[in-house]
Amino acid sequence: MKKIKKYHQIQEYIKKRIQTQKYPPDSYLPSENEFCVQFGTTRTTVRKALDELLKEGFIAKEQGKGSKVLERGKYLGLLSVKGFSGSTDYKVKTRVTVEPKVVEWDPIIGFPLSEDEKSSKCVYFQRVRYIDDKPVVLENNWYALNALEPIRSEEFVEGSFFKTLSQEYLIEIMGAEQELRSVPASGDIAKKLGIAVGAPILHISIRFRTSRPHLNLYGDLYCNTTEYPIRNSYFL
Amino acid sequence: MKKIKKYHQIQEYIKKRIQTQKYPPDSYLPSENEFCVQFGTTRTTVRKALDELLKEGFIAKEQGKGSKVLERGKYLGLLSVKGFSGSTDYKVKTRVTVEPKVVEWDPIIGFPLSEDEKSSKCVYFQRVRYIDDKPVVLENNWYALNALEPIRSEEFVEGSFFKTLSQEYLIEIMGAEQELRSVPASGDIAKKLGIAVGAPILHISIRFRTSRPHLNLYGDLYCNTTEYPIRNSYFL
DNA sequence: AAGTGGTCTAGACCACGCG
DNA sequence: GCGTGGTCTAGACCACTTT
Repeated sequence: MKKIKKYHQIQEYIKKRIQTQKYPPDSYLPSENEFCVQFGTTRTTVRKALDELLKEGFIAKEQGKGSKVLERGKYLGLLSVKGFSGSTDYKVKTRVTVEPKVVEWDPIIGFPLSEDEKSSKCVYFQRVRYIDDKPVVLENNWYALNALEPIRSEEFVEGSFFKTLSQEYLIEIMGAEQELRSVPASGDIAKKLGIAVGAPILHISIRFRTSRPHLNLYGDLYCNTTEYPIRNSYFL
Repeated sequence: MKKIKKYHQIQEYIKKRIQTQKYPPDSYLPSENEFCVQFGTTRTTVRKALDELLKEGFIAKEQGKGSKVLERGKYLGLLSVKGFSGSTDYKVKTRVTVEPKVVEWDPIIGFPLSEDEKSSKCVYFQRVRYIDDKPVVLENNWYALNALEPIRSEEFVEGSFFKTLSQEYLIEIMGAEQELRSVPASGDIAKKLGIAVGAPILHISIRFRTSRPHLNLYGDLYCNTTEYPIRNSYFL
């Protein structure tokens, strides 16, 4: 028998409505007092729920105005290519170069797999990111088939895999671990990124942790950083 | 006339005692009820103060036991060389190769300087990080002379510049922005890191924001990632 | 002036860790 | 069993934004 925490119920209720766009980005949530009436509780408890959503990056609070729904992911402190998701100075495009398909795990993945994952096949897909019509990042992705079905790229919400996870599956990215290396471009990579063989490129291995138990997303990225460096900021 | 928030006073009081090691790392803080008596307030307020310190990474809470003082910096999600600050699998050493000295700003710094900073000279020093007696990272650092006096490297607390800032000056790192590039090693860098000229190395430009107004720390790092990749994790 | 979120009080009971 | 932190109630007053 598990104790249900009231603030957690409220938190999950609001989170679900944000994920399914019932509270769309940039709109304001109902006021704290309205939630108090709705859930038959006090402001302390409602505020605790909102504080959690604040920490998770779903909302921002504005004194005297209300709690505003954020587009999540923007404020995650993820590594991002300079200019990506920034102002429209750059034309950014993503092309799926290998459709999601079921394959065996690739030993190139830079993290040890769990027993759960090893016992399953995996879904693989590949994308290339363009800035100003030049290929800048080659990105391989994998996840365990027994944790999430294959999703066809035409079904990606606004072309984004992460947005699809959030809005269609209510799965959120909880964190990630990365390893960064500076390496010479192999012939294959060089061709796909349109650079010289042996040119220095940034290799990134990522493991994303998600809110769904046992579901990790693995990434293997190759970035041409000569014109567009990788950016990262983090604040307390 | 500014309103003084009680929880903020308590927060700063405890923070100062942690920074000056009156509450040393790994020890437990006085209980919430003891703080209530000490400051003549209620648990709600004391808990708010502790929650802030939790978010800033100064303490960890353990239900049923107490609030434990953490060694700050360890849990900041900063980029770190694999093995650095981890278990003692690796022998890690830092050598100051250029003593802190007052110089003009170097145009190599990857961020625009504020007017305040430009109007001042700056303090520069250089360090090399070794793992297993092999040089792995070459690190240049700058900060504005009008924001902080030069600190001689013999005075570094436990050889660490950041620990010195925290314990001697009560200055904390609040966040950072980075730009990462994969570049070929120049002759100078190659020699200092003991690698071939033109070998791919990871170049990182950093701006650290601190709790002291107008004080930023700038970094320009060159990392040989062939044996020891750079690691980074972040969690919500 | 009305409504919002921010701070604070003075309690209560619960869940966890340890002796 | 006792002390710790975790959750929750039912209020109050303040600071900020908008009408």
